[in-house]
Amino acid sequence: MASRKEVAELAGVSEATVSRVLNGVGPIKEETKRKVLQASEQLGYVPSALARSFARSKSGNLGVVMPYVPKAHLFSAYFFSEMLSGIGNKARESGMDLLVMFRTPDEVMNYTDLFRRQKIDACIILGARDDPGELAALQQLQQEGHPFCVMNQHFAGQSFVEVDADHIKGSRQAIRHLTDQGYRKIAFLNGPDSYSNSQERLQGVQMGMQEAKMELDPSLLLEGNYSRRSGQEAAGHIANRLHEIDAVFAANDRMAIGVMHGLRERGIPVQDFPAFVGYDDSDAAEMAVPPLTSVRVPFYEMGELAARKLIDEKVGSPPANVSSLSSVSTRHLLPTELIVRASSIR
Amino acid sequence: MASRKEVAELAGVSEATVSRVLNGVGPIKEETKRKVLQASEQLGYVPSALARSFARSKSGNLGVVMPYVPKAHLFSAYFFSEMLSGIGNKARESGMDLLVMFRTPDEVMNYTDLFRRQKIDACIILGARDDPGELAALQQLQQEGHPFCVMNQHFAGQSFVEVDADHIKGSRQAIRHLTDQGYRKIAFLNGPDSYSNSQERLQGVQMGMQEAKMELDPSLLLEGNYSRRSGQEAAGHIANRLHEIDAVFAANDRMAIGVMHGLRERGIPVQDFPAFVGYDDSDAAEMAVPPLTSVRVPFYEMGELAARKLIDEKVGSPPANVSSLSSVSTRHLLPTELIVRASSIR
DNA sequence: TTGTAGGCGTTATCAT
DNA sequence: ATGATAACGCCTACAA
Repeated sequence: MASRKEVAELAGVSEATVSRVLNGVGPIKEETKRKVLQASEQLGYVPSALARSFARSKSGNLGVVMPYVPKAHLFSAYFFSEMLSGIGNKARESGMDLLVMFRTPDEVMNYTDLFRRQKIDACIILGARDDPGELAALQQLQQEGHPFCVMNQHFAGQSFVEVDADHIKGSRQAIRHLTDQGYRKIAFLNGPDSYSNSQERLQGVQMGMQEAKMELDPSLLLEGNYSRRSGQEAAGHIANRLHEIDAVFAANDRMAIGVMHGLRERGIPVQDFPAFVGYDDSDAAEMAVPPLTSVRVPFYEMGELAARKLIDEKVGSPPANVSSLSSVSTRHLLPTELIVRASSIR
Repeated sequence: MASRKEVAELAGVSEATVSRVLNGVGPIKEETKRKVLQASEQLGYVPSALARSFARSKSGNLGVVMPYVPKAHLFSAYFFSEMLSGIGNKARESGMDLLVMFRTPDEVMNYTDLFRRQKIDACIILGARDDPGELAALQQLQQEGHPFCVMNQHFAGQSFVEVDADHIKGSRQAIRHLTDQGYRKIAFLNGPDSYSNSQERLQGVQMGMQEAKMELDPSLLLEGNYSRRSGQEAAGHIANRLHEIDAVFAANDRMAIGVMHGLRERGIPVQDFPAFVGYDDSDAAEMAVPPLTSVRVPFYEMGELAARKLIDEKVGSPPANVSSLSSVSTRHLLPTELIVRASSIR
C-alpha cells in the first residue's frame, strides 16, 4: 500500500502538491500534474477515505433509515427497494456513500447522535413514525441544523423537508376512473388513519366522489392495515354486501389482492367480482388475477429527489433564502399515474 | 458540541483517561469512572466515529454490494431486502454499520479499492457475476487478505467464503413432492445456465427424478431468465403440449406465475392447469391464483450467516487454522423447505 | 491506576 | 505554482 509520501518523493514534489493534483484544486502546472498522476499510478496509490473524512470532518455518507419491518414482510419490500435504489443512484453521482440503518421496533431513534458521531452528513428517513418521540427527535435534528428529509410521512405544522407522492390526486384519479365508467357503489378500503398517507387518500377519494356528484357511503369505508391479510378479512364485509358494491378501491395492492382472495375463498366467481383498483403499482399488481389496475407511485424518483435535495442543500446553497416562501414549500409531491389493467374494466 | 478535552477538564483527569473509561479498557478506579461518565453526560459529549476510525484505521463499516437491477424490477426485490435485513441485524449486534453499494450495469467493480480507501472493513457481495473480470477482482480481494463473502453464486475451484441455500436439495424436494403425488410428466423451467444456482437446481431435479425411477424429458427442460415475462413466453410451449405435461416446476416464483398467466391468456381454464411448484417462496407465491407451492429459501438467515462469518473472522480468529479442512468448508449451504399450497395438490 | 506524547493521513492555511 | 506545517480527535504505547 503506497503512501502519499512515497508518491510525493517519486514525483519529486511535496505531499501537498500530490493532494492538490488528486483533488483537482488550485492552479497546477500541467507538467507537475502529469508527474504526480504517473507516480501515483505507478505506485497504485489510493487515498484513504478515512483520513480524508477526518481531516474534512465530513464522512461522505448519506444515512438512510429503513422502517422496522418484521422480517421485511409486513409491507412490501418493493417500494423500499425502489426508493433505496433511487437514493443510491443520486448519491453515487455526487460521490457519497449510503449508510443504511434499520430501525428496531421499540427503540426511539436518536438521530442527532448519528450526526454528532459524524457517521453521516445528511439523512433520509423512510420509516418515520407519527408519534411524539419521533417528532421531538426530528425537531431536534432541525434545530441543530442537520440536513435531513422525511419520506412518505407528513408532519403537519412542521417545516421539515419532505418528499412524498401526491396521494390526494392519486386517489382522485382512481375514483374518477371508476366513476367515469359508471361505477357508483364504490367501497374504499383504506389503511390506518394514523398515517398521513391514508388521510390523504381519503381526501382524494372524497374529492373524486364529489366531482361525480356522489358521496362516499360511510358504511363502505373500510379500514385495513396495508397487509394482504387485512384485505382478506375485509372481504367478509364486501362479500356480505356484494349486491350493493360494484367497485373496490384499496389503499395498496396487497390489500386489493387480499380482498380478491377473500372473495374467492367465499366461492364468489370472478365474473361476479366488483371492479378493483389498487395502489402502488407494485409487482404484485401485474401478477394478480385478474391483473390489477393500480395507481403508480414513482418511488424510485422520490428517492432520487430526496437525495438530490439533501446533496444540493449541503453543497452550497445559502441557508437563508430570499423569501420565506421556501419554508412553505419544504414538502415535495411527485405525481402519480393510473395504470389501467383488466381488474377495473367493464 | 462538547469536546473530549472539556470532559477531561470537568472530570479533572486527562483525555486519555476519558478515552479509557468510554471504551471500557484498562483498569480504572471506580471513582474516576464515575466522574468521567458524569462529566461526559453533563456536557453531552459524543465521541467522533470519524476520528476513532481514523486512529484505528478501521471504518467500522460492513460493505454490501447489491446487484444491478434495472430499477429493481428484473428480479424480485423480495430476497434482496430479506438478505439485507439479515445482514443489517447481525451487523448492528456487533456495532458495525452497513455501507450499501449498487452495482452499475457495465462497470467492473473494483472491490480492492473499497478496502484500500478504508471505506469498509469487510464486504458481502450479493450480485456477483460469473465472468472473468469478476473472478479476477475477487481473487485479488482474497489475495490481499480482505474478508469478504459471496452470496448466491458459487465459484467452482475457488475457496471463497460463500453462503447459499441448498438448491440441489430444494429442487429435489420439489420434484419429490410432485412424483409422490403421481405426477409423471414434469416440465422444468430453469433459469439461465450461467448461474450456479440454475445448475444446482437442474441437478436436484435430475436426482429427484431418478429417485422416482424417472428421467427428465429433455424436451420438457425449458429455459427462462427468471422474469415473469420469460415464464409467460414459456407458456407457449407448455400450452402446445398440455396433454403431455401434468406438472411444471419453475426455478422461481415469478416464472411460475408467468406461466400461469400465459396459460390463462391462451384461454386454458384453471381446472386444466398442470400442477405448479415455484421457488423462493416470495410474497408473490401466496398471492398467486391458485396459491403457489414453493421452495422456501431462508434469505434472511443467509444474510445473518454471511455477516456473522465476516464479523467472526475479523474479530479474532487466527488466520491459519489447525487443519486445512477449513478451506474445504468455505461454502455454507442453508436448508430449504417446501411450502405446499393449492397449486400442486391433486 | 493515570498522565504524557507520538502518530494516524489528510486538508487547508500561510508563506514563498 | 509550490512547499511547510499546523490542525483534525482519537488511540495507545510508554512512563510515572
